[in-house]
Amino acid sequence: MRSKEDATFTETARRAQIVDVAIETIAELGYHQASVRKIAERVGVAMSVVLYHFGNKDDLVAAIVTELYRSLIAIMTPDMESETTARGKLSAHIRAHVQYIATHRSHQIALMEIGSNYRSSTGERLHQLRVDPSVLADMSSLELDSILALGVDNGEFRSLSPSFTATAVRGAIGGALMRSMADPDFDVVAYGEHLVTTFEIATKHP
Amino acid sequence: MRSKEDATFTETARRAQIVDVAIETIAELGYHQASVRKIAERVGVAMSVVLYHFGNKDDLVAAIVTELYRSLIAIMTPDMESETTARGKLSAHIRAHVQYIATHRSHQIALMEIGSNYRSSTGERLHQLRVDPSVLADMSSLELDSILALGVDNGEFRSLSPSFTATAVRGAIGGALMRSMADPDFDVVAYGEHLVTTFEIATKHP
Amino acid sequence: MRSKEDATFTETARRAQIVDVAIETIAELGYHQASVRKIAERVGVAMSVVLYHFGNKDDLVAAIVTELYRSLIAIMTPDMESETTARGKLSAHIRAHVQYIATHRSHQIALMEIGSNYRSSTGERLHQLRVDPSVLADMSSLELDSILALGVDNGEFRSLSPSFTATAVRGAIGGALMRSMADPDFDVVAYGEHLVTTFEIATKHP
Amino acid sequence: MRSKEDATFTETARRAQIVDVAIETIAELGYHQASVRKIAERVGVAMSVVLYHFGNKDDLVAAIVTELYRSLIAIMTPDMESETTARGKLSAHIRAHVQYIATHRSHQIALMEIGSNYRSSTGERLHQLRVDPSVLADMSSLELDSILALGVDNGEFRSLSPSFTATAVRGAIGGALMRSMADPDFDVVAYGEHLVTTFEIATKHP
DNA sequence: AATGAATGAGTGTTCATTCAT
DNA sequence: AATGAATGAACACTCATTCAT
Repeated sequence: MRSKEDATFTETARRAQIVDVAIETIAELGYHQASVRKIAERVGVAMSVVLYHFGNKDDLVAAIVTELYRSLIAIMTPDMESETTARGKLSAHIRAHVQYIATHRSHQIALMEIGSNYRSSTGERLHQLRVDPSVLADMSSLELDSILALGVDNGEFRSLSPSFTATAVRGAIGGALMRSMADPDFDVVAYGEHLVTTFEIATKHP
Repeated sequence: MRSKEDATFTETARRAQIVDVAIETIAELGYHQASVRKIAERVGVAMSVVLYHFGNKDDLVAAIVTELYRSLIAIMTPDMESETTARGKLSAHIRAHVQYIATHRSHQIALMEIGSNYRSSTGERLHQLRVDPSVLADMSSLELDSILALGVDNGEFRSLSPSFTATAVRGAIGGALMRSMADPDFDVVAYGEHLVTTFEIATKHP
Repeated sequence: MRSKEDATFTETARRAQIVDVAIETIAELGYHQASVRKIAERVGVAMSVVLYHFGNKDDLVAAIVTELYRSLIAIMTPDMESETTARGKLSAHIRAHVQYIATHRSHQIALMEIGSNYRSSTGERLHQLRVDPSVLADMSSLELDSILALGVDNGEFRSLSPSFTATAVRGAIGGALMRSMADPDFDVVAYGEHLVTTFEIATKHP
Repeated sequence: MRSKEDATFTETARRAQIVDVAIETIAELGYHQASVRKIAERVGVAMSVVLYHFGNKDDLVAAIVTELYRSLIAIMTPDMESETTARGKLSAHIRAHVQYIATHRSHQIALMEIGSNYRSSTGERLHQLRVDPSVLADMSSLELDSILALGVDNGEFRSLSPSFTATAVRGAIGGALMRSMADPDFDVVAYGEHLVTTFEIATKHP
């Protein structure tokens, strides 16, 4: 029994280690330059070890994305849940996500790299990736659409399209990453505050 | 004389054809799946023909980006120049770019793919690409930073950071592309109008 | 333990096999015709196997040159070291090298081919090749310059330029290879004896 | 008539120009790096022009070798013919060839490059190259074998193998080129005088 | 649990040659 | 006499995957 538990523990630790290194590698080199071999080299094991633990590259990527979502949820959920109003949740969302970009740069870059580059061996994209469903469920609690819809319904916000506004907010947050990649001195957190102000004004009743 | 012009014409036409097909291919398959060989196949010529006309892949990509910029400028510049106020230019910029996304989807996707994936053989990114300098100069006239700075200076806008706001606008516009890629029914133009309204409000004096 | 040694053994044996075949191939076809693919075909494996074991062609060539030097040293060093006088060492050098040409024709031809044709991917020549330094050190013990300088100093030889004479001896030895390549019936060993006589006379006091 | 002669003149001049440039290119870049395209670029014409004038690469190389031989003959023949004794001719041969190396470095290097690298499309080497037969005949007058045989016969030289000695002399001369390529400061002419002395002594009666 | 060995498909690139003009 | 366009073969190299151990 012990040996089995040990094995599982070892297995889990190895997988976690590989996933972490893979995230760093993807963030640093880009998705396509981060080959299984290079990831394995950075871990310090043979390439076949990585494939032994994950079966194939698609499943490794799925594990990476799961971890990426998990860490994003861990950062954002507490901040958002502590707010009760739609306006408060919107501001918290922006601040928390920007905070994540500031503190988890590699994670955010890796997520973007996979999001824009991943195609499975059969051509499918990130969306079709077999990510842990429970993590996926938690991700939906971060969604802006329902928060914005709520704010419109209860009169906190002016009449606006929740779907369009959510897209705008997400895009503007994404801009922080793009900008900070091109310009390392870009102050992501200050930008976040600017965004909060911008959307506070933009959602106000006229 | 005629034969020389003919030769030049043939050359120009082939290059244009290859660039067009390459843009479609990159948009459809993604930057890394769009190999020189696959592009050549779609054109209906041997791979070496593509390299005969462009020398190497880096130069092909440079030609593609030049064309991408050129088409973006052709769409956006007239609309923006017809406006005289900063506010008018900002709205025109958003509307024109969104229009471009709606009508030149492949172009916009290809530009995004290259922007996030291109690394030259020596490791450089899109920024270092040898794009036609005159095109690059025209591109700068589309820049938002100076428009926003002007609007703040002349009192059209409230006091705000031009740099941050420009990043937010660009990001929000980029959101249109992301969203429409995931959801083909997404109404890009309506989203553009929503964005115009959003930033009109957000830039108003309190 | 055994399995690990086996693995190392397999690896070592494959590398040695590939190097041997590569030497034969270069000697037969010439450096530029001896592509990685052709070498692999002669070994009976896929081209990627060769690159798996050596990383890239430059490193394969380095391994080949190391082996070439190693075999040259193995043949020449004992004969030269058993001689005590400068004159004896000079004659031994000529005889040993000519012997090497006679018995290791492919090796000598391959060495010449690489020497005159190799340019690394960054343009460097044989000299810059990363050959095992210990082998390189042993090679220097075969140098003629110091032997000739010694003979002049201790009065064994007439007054002559050691550097010029070394160049002449090396060139004359090289002639054996050239000649035997054009004329397979050329008696290399007899030529060696002729050379020994020639330089014995030429170095004598008047 | 005039136009035809003009044409022939133009043709001849073009061929000569291409051959000259090809020699420089081969000397500088090495045989395999000196592609038809690169040679044409240096001439300032299209690649197809080179092939138009020579048919294919093999015939271009034949023309180059012919020119190389021709220039070697032009330098060496007068000096050798002005000598009447075998000893005089031997010394003149060495001096003249070394002089050629000193003054026609590119030519000598190109000759060596082609000699050691050329293989026709059917695998043949320099020897099988279709060089102008009259030039080939003139080349034979530079041959050392007959000079040495004569010197032995008429008692000028000690009893020695003309064939072996010729190989040794040729090899020693070739050493000058090798050495001067590795070490640009090498004094080729002084080395030639050293060689003359060496072989004067070596061929003397005991 | 881990690994070394091997592989085939795919990448961009260079090259000599052909051909219509 | 000269050329631009096109081509197929060959090149070194990277990659994810399989498999026996």
